[in-house]
Amino acid sequence: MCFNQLAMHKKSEPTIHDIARELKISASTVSRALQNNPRISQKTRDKIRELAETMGYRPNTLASNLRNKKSNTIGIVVPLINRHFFSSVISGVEEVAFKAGYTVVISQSNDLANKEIAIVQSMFANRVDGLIVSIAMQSTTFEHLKIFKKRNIPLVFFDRVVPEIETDKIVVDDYMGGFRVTQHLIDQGYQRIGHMAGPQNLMTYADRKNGYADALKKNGIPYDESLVISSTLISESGVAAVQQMMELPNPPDAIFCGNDTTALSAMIYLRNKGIRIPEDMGIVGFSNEPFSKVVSPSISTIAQPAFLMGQKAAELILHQIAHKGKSYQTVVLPTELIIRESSQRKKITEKLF
Amino acid sequence: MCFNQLAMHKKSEPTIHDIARELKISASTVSRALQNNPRISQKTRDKIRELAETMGYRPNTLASNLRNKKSNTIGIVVPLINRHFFSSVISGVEEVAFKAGYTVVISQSNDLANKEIAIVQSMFANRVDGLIVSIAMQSTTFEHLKIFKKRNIPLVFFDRVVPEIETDKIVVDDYMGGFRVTQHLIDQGYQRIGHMAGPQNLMTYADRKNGYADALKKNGIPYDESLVISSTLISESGVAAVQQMMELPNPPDAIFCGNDTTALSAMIYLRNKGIRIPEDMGIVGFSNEPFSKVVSPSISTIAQPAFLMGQKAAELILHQIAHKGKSYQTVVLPTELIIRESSQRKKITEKLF
DNA sequence: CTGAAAGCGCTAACAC
DNA sequence: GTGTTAGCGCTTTCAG
Repeated sequence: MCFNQLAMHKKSEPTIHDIARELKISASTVSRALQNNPRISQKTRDKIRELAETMGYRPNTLASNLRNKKSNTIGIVVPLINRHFFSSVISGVEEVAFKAGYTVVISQSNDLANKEIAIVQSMFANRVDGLIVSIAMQSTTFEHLKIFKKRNIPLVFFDRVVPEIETDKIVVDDYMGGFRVTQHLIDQGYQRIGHMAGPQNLMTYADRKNGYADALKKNGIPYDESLVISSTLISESGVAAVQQMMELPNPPDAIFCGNDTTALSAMIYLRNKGIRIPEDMGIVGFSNEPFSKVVSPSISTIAQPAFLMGQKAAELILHQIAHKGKSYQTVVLPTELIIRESSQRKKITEKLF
Repeated sequence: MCFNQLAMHKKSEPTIHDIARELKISASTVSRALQNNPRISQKTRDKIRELAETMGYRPNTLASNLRNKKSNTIGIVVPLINRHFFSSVISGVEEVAFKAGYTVVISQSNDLANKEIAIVQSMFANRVDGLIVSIAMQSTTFEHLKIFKKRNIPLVFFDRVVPEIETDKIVVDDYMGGFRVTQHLIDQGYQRIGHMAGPQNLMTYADRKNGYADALKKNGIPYDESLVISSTLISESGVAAVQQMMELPNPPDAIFCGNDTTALSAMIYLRNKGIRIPEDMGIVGFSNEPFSKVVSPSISTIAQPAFLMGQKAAELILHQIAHKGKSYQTVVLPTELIIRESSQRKKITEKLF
């Protein structure tokens, strides 16, 4: 029993009190010294730091956070960690946050509304100093996020935002992306352009479609309902959509796909059917997934600055934390049209090595 | 001033004391009720829950954690979040951890020793209940990790492990991976097989090379130093290595590349030189990156069960947390050889759609 | 320049 | 079944 206690005692972390006792000074002095408070003489500061070092002292952030009512933590909620776009954003957030002394906690919603709610509540209970969110495809109600606003806790949306919540948002210019893809296809001489759209409850996908529609209009091409198919944009939906389009009495000669995944699956399907790309059919994707550059034919696409987006999101949240302001901005990051083989009937420009 | 204070007060979070005061009971009763402690009568429990709800009460995990000396947080340190293998592992960890009521905090070392040290210390200060780590390429000293062992804080290594630290480890069978790749190339009739190796201070890469060497030996093929080039395995090193190999008086007719990235860059380089794959040169990668399946020719590779690895790592750390045991295991997950076009001189089997 | 004391919000012996 | 009390480890007035 006594043995055990001795052992326990030996193992438990040293605190500022332990080092205070050792030095026969008060805990507050130790606390101040460790924070390099100039009110403590250099001599005592050195003495304290040295002993802290040899005792293997580590400040207990938990206690400090409780006292300061600040967790030094920022939460990030994404649909899927394991997706290049999102992991890049996370990477960007982490970089900026770490430099500012913040810890990043992550969770994934798996695009499920219920999990998103659970996560967000857990983040709230954990007293994150700010939350960065890209909402789940499935989410239609946002009470769980509104409480952050109510409690005045910094909140930033990226990519998939909630229009009805007034806060900082950071998106890419999906509309212009869609517009430029379509214009590009028209410029390349394609006449009948289909679109695989994403879920239209999400702004990003709706904007891409609007860009597409407006580009058609601007060029005097009628918008044809039968050429626009909405789905969740997984591989299989790409195949299904292209199948459906090809069965039309008047099939398309180009398709603007809502993402690179469907662009690829459509392309493979078409290739197996003996349809040549880009000669018989132009294909453009969206997102610039790593694979789109290296497949054959390489896929034209829209690049989104994911890492930058993460950095910006982190900066915005840090700003909100620092200023608790009432004025919010929506940052629109530019997209870049990357023209590759899949939509270019003329000569290829990009060279890999 | 007074106004401000009033406002502050209004905004500050309700605590169990607020609930207690309102109900004219004690804080401990509230605490117990909220934990569904059966010692509290159902009636009071209901009353308390109800008021908590209407007051918008959220438990302050920080305070609870401090009191319980437990953060309910597990840390994960990876070289780069933004890499398919690692983000898949994280995804697996997150899934298991979340179900068990744990929060996951992540950081990336960018393969830099110094950042890794800083991160790990910060995780320690944040009192993570356990740490899951894949060490940075650059790391050569491990004192920052040993302190977790010293303080008896659960620690699990995955993929890139530290042999000298005794704890749970979870790796893929890199040796067998290397062996089977090489055997496969030999079976396909390749005679002179080169190897782009990774940094040999990392077990994973050393094992891959050993598997390669042993497969050669088993087949009576002499090991040729000039055919083995070590690098950090980024795209550029792939190009450099293949260049160097092709300048040899007796160049290889197949290359086992340390990862898919170098396999791809080598392939593109060779293709530009007019060398046909797999006819003139067989190529195999490692890791089964998403792109390796969809490039042309598709790349034969070794699949590592990343998501599973993350799940296992989380399970191991939860086990350590629960049992603080002294016996550790090294879990070796099987790898799978995926034969695709780049190494198969005969007929292709895998079909995409 | 240093110390004493109070308290962040929650929990858990220990009482009754 | 419920209340009292004493902290978890740190910060920060306020005193001196």
